[in-house]
Amino acid sequence: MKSALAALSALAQETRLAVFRYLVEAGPEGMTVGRIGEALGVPAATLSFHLKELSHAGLVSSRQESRFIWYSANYESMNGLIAYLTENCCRGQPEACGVGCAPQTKSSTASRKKVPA
Amino acid sequence: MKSALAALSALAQETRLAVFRYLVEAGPEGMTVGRIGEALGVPAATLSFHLKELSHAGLVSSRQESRFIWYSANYESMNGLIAYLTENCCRGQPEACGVGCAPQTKSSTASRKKVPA
DNA sequence: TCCATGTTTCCATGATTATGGAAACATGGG
DNA sequence: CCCATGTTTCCATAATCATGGAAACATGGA
Repeated sequence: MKSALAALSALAQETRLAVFRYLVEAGPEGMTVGRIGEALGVPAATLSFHLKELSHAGLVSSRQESRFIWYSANYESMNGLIAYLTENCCRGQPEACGVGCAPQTKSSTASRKKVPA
Repeated sequence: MKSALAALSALAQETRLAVFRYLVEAGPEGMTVGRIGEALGVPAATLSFHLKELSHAGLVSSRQESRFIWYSANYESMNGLIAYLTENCCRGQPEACGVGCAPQTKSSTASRKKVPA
């Protein structure tokens, strides 16, 4: 999955992971760029760079409201990532994988390739 | 979480993600380095580099068996990552997050910080 | 329109990461 | 022992990524 890789790449960076966590906590309304930067101690230019990365990976969205831009976490996209990882974790040996309750994706049980001997 | 970041970084790379997926499919016994490289078309030196990354992140383990080295996926560590992401996804607004069945981690409900207004 | 405030783009710099051939190292069979 | 086979380390190179100041751009209030 292409988007899973993109999401992983986006989150695999300390500042971006912190920003995303902050936005998840901020709830669906999200938070303005200024506040995020203030809360996390990230300079504007740097934050803008990371927000663009997150946005490009589809993990956050933004909306303009008067002079401010609000960024918010994209829960569906995070769900997609979790679903992808769950499948990757459990494929073939569900018992070895403690998750035990993968989200009901249509492809959860389909496409079970066998490893060539 | 430090290890979550390490796991994300390790998986956020096309070749490594492919290797991990391959190892998950290979099952608990895992697969030898040679076969992995052969199956995925990755040169030995490159593969060794990536296996070291995955291993360092705790996502795979290795054991020597005669002249071969078998690498296998570390399911618990993947579970840890999924649990971490699930918490990050659902914290505050479980309803917005379709996962609906987070693994029963002790910290699932604890540590719910509030975002400063 | 002019100004204050919020955000992004530009850009130069430094740091990290990926790649793969060649050589070194390890293991076990003969 | 010596050799074949499997794996890793070494190393140089190239590419990508992170950082943050300064300047540009956007928006809305006076």
